[in-house]
Amino acid sequence: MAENQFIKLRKEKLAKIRARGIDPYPSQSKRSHKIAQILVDKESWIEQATQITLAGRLVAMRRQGKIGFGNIEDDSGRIQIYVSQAEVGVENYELFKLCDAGDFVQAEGTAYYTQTGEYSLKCAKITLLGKNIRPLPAVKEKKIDGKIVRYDEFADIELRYRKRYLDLLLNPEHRKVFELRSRIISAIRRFMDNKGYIEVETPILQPLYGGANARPFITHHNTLDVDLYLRIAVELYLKRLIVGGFEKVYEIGKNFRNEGMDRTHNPEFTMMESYEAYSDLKGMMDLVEELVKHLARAVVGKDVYEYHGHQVDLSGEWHRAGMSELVKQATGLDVFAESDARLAEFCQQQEIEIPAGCGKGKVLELIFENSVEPTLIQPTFVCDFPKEISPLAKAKADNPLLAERFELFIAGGEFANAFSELNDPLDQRQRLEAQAKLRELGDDEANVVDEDFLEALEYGMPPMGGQGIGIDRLVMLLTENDSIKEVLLFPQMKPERGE
RNA sequence: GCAUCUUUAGCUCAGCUGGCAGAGCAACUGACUCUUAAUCAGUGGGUCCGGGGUUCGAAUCCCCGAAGAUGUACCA
Repeated sequence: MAENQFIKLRKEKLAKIRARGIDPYPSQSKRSHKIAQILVDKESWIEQATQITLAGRLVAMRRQGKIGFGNIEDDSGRIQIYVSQAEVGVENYELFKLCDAGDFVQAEGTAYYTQTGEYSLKCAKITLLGKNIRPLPAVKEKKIDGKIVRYDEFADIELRYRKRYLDLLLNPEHRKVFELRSRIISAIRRFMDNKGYIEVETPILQPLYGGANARPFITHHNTLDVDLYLRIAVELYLKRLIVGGFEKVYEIGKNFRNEGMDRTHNPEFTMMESYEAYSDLKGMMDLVEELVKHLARAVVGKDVYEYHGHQVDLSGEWHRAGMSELVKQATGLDVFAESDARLAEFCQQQEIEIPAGCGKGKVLELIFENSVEPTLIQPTFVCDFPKEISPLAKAKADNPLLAERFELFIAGGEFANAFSELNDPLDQRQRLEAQAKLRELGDDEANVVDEDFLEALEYGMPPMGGQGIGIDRLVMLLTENDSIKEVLLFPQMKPERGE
């Protein structure tokens, strides 16, 4: 952005400060206390006349002649400072007059109550720690009946996302969302660690991508002169680790999918996947349900959430139902028994497009997405996915058309996906080759055949359960945000057009 | 991708059927020794998202483009 009048004026102030022999960007500061520390036990700080040195950002200035008030803020809290020429001396007071809201300062003094009863730091000296040359948007607050009313809030959604640092600085409730996100993720780690899982890190740059149906981002390694893909899932690498003898592994990390963006999709997003040898689909259901309930109770402290216009209650036993039954209830169609003509007619009515080469399993899924998914408001495990669309899941023993797979739906959206993992190397090969055929037919999201993964399976992989849960959507639910951008510090934005 | 809406000062916004581009806060100058959305007096500040068109005259009407939001499609 072009230099504006404000920056010009602040640079002039910088020059004045330097002319007084003061470094506006000193390398050292010394603070004795954080602000929150001295906000408790106020009387004792005052009685003992403790020498207190605070450091923080000056967020407001009220100068009046030879005295002035300001408010400084660190990440623990905010306090008023009182600066008078009589206390700090003429020279230091001149420096204070050159300070602006937005500067970082160090304030030394003692705690006291002002004439109006405001607990404050009476300064003996002000030190500049970092001069601000671009004014912050002026957000003002007033306490009315104990509630903080904010004026001229920094509220433009686009600006909040593009300049997240200002959003965090000026809108404390948004900072809280990200603090909560951090607590949720560390609680997930503790939860998994306590269950005996080990956390691992697998490659983000992969020579082949797999573990999900999605289009990848492609990049290039110069030295090897090979194209590499940014991972779309961690599944195939975590399974290799189970082959290698680990029994319980999980990874929390970014996946990248080169697809559309909307309020529940960002091109890079955070997933937690876990695999447990000798467990199965049922074990994964219990794990996911226990984890999400635990996060709600232990981190947020409540069971009922307002999400996408619905009241979602995470307590109680979650509903478990088969996909075919749900579709039958909603539409009267028994998809696997229905004639192709009848299905085609129904799909045409519902404006569901059936891609080339797909079987009834795919059709079932399409009808499910259209007719059932939006109605699944309370947490629901949808089980018995068609095998056809589950190339990495074990088939059901009593029905070869279905797979041991579930997805968790809440408020009409997908939250988790899990299988009894396919460990038959020959079956797995056939399934991936079937995917390759779909790919040839034009499905550019079908899986690719990963020979190295298949070879690993041939060495033997124990039966196991695996699951993946979308962390961003989980954080959206638990922080009651309807847009994924509200829970990503730096959501993907189109570049602003220069010139 | 499509549809609708939005875009005006650093921030939040007003600007009617086309007629001199505005307010509050912020900034600047001055006053002020206990303020707290400090107050009082004064001053400066604009690519009205960009480009084109209609018109004597466009922030306003029309067309093209950009970004954002919402919905929809796609995306386990």
